[in-house]
Amino acid sequence: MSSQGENSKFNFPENEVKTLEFWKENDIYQKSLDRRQGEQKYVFFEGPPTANGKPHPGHCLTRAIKDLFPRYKTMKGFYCERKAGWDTHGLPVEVEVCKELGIHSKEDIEAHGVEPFIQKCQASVWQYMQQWEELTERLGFWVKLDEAYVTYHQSYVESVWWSLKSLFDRNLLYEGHKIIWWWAQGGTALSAGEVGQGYKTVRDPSVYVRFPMLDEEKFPNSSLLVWTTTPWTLPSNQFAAVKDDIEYAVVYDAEIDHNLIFAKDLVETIAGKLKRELEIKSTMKGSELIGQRYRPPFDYFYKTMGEETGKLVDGGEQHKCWRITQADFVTTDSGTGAVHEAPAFGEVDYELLVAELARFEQGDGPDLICPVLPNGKFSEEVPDFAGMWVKEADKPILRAIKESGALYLQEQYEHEYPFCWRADDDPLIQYPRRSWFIKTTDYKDKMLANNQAINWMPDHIKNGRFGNFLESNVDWALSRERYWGTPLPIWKCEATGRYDAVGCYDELLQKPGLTGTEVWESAKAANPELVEDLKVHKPYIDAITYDSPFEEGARMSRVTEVIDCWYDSGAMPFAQWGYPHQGKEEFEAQFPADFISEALDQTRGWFYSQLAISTMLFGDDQGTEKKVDFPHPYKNCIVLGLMLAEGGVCVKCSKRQSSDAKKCSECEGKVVRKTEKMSKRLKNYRPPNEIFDLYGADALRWYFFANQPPWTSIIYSERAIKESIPEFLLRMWNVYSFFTLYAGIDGFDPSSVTSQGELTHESLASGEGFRAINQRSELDRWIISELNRTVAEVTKAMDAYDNYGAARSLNHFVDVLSNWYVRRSRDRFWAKDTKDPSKLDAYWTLYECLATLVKLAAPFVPFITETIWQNLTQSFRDKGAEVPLSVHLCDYPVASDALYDEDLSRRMELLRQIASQGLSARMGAKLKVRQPLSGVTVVLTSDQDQAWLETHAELLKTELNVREVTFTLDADQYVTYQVVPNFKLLGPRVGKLMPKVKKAFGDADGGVMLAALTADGKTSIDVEGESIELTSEDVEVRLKAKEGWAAAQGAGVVVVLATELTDELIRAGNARDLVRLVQDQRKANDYERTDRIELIVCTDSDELKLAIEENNDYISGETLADSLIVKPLAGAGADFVELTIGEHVVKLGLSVVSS
RNA sequence: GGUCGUGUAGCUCAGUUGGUUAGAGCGCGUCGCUGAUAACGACGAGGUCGCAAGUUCGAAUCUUGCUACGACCA
Repeated sequence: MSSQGENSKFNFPENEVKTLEFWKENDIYQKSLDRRQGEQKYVFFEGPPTANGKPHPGHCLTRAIKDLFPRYKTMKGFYCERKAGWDTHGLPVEVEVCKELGIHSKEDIEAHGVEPFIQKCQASVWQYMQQWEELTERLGFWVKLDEAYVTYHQSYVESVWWSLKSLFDRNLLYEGHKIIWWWAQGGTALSAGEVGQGYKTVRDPSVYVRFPMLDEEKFPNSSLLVWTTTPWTLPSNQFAAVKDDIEYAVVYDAEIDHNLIFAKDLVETIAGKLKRELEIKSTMKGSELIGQRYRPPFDYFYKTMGEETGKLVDGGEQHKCWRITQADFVTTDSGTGAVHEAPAFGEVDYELLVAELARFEQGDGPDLICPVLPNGKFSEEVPDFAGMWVKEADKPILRAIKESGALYLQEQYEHEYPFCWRADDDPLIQYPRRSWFIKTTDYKDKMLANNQAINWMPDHIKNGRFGNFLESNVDWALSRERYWGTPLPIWKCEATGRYDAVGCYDELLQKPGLTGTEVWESAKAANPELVEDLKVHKPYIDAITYDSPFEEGARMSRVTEVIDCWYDSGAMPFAQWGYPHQGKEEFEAQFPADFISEALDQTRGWFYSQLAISTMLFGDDQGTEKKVDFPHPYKNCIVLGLMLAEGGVCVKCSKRQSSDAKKCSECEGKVVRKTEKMSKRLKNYRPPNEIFDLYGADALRWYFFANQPPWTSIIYSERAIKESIPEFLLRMWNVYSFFTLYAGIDGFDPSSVTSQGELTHESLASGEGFRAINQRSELDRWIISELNRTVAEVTKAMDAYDNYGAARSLNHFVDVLSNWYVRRSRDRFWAKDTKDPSKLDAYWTLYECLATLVKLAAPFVPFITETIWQNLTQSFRDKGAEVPLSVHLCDYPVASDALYDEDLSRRMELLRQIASQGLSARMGAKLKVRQPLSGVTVVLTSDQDQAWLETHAELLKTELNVREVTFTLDADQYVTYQVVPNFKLLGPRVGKLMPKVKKAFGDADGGVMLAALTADGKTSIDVEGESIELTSEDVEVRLKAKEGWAAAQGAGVVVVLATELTDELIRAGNARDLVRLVQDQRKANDYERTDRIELIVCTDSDELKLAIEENNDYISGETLADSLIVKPLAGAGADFVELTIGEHVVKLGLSVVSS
């Protein structure tokens, strides 16, 4: 152990880099796994990040949390593998590559060539990999990077294929339509993100159209009045929607001699627009309209299909189209309360069609009417407008319905409408595309049941955001008309249109009449560098065709789509092992996960995709071999809050400013702090690697763990990260450094312990000078008790995934260790006799505290705890003794009930409170602590702890610098007693009388009540003639210091100071002042702490001379002066320093006599 | 517009089944300590617990409405 002690200036980041090297050289992570081999598994799933962007601070948070619990569980004895993973497919990768190539559209990609494009995508994925790996390592996230699963790898893709084939074979994978935002001119769909970029304010027609009712008997001379802002969709009308509980009116319009049906609430509005009276003839609920037929404004489809009916699932028949249907989304906010439905051109409309289809028997429901081609022009099905771009057809369509009399009212309407972000004159339209779906709705109830079994943190996610999302489940639109993704493993027969699903590459190769593998083979031959995994990707996989099992002579070829990359990540629990083609054992041992964690944005992403896939594949009713009880695939899930950046904004000009600016850079206005989203563009955060260099990974980790529960939104505050150092890390380090300083001086060596093990309380007992805990001082017993309490608290919190609570316990322990135990034990460490039992007690106690503390804190701050552990155990290793090589190879401490003393904890707390109040009283009386006082009187309300406190008077004397401490219960001269009711107990008893009881207490004499309680154990109080009996339980006694005393009061205690100063006390104060001045000089002269000195004090003050004489031993002892010589001022040497003590002038001369 | 969440000290956050003096850390101010010393201690200022109504003897806590902010969805 270093005899110099540790320099208080400690460079955390530098030390962390050394620790990383130590871990690497000694393979500590692997060793931590090896020692748990065969133990109970704790399963962790890594949610794969996308590596084709730079990591940002939010990723540090997820990675820190993902590290904390596996480290903890490993120390607790579990075997916890941590396999890294990377999400590599998807549109963002394609976009990145397109940017590089300077191209945009799918046509551009086709022109560039799908093959080179895919190859570029594969390479692009790894672009930022090095940065990711560096961050992962530097943060101390222990995860197997070299065994990472990668979603584009062949084995991964084949696992995904296996799962899709399972779904296909169970009729859970089907082809349908999906309404998407379509750029007709470009012939491509836009993602939600792209659509969001292109909104513009436009004026569109807003039209009210009459749909004549067919039931002339019930609705004579009547029309349903519907509203639409897209006249071009009118030829495609299939339904009209109303809401069952809205009230509708039949109004008579005299001008056209016709009845109109629409929402009653809107009659006035529409009459206002028409500028004429409308007479309400009758009203009815929407439910009465449902099922009624009408004639649509155009008859292109109606004339052939108008009378078609289909069989209903519930029995009976119904007309397929042109009926009034129920829809919850109908409102009376605008329009007419009756909505035109063209399912091909609106997502909501399409859902309505799907709901209608479900009412009919399979294949007997309404077909989708879509007379618009992908280029956005009308087809020949509507001859009047064929070839016309739909948006340009609005006007002729309006003319047509005006002529037919269907148009009732027309206005202009201003709203936001999406345009293509690449061609901002091109409006987007909603348009149906064929797409593959997973029938997740069949599993809605199972997913909900599965969800109930998951432990969500925070718990409101379960039935809140996530539960609601599951409740409103719609089938998963799986396919993407893109290039870089897992190819949909479905081959289609060219003759019959029937499908076949393939579960792996080998299975494909077995197909009869297979051709097309040569495309991959020749590509590989031309470029041997080509990654083997690409052969299961486009375009190579698309080249493979085989003989159709459905028709002689026909060929099977793959559908062109790839799949949603969320499916990839959701398949990770089995696909990471290549299951079931390989890795069966691993999968079965590692499913489900005990713990996963990601940020809130994954609710509809990874949290859902995993749950959905797993529920469909591994539930109790599935064809797959592996069946698992709920919950799966994860049991505990911490949903992290989003991380926000800290910025500033000028209150005057509202311009953004940097977070540390005080004044606006432009208008000099005041800058206030404001949290905002992290943004690469605004550069409003410091990159993680700079944080590591400045403050270290421990500081960042501690900030994340200890400043807030992980699910609140977390502000990435550099100031707060920086403050982790003095608040926790440095304080812990200072205690350690104090220990080494004196252990070095005294030659204390813990390696005398013979049963080394993990340096627990039991194993330390064999150490030289180690005494049983009951032989040690109260203070030692107390801190060991606090230590064990902390162990219990931290363990309990961590088992409940409460890192915040655990961190607070740790912080509190470091605080009491530093600010009470070490502070109050200092004189024992300074004792001269190195074999003094009390001194050795102090060493063993502090050593045990430190060794246990670093183990407790190791999962949180793995670097600094490792360093301290290394230093604490160095002497063992020097001897070749067996102690764990790393703190991370230790077992987590286990709390000992025997060592926890609840009474002692409470009493020490009381003692600290008394000390604190004493200091407060000194402050009030302006009596500095260096000035000794003759005594304090401590007034207590009960004798419960008095005897104990009396035995600790010494401690208070030192802390408060007083000669005497007396405790008393009876102190009428100092205090008044106030007795207040215990509301919690009395409330339920007296009920409504409570306010009067409270008043009666206020009027009563507290002293008298207290006297009665002390004498008889009970008293009573009269309220409204009723006598209420009270025991001491029912009241709370408060003390109030009387005026005129230097006193401070707390809840149950008052501390009163004796303030009169005798000359002797003043002289003692002077002596203490002198000691301080000498110590300052020792330090100024750079003396070693153990240097002994000769001290010459020159003064002409008789008072001071007397003070020195009286306190000679004290002064010499404190300043390590072998000789103390007093001289007159005139006798001072030239190098003497002139100072004052009170009004006395002194000159000090110091010189070292021995070291 | 819908769903979910959050509004407590200048800042970041605690606040257990409702109990009458609402806490902590940081920051700020004052004072102190001085052989852990760029550490540390004490004290102080600072709160109508977002607003309003209700339930109750009693509400930061329970209920309802409103409001602001955030996220997701539309």
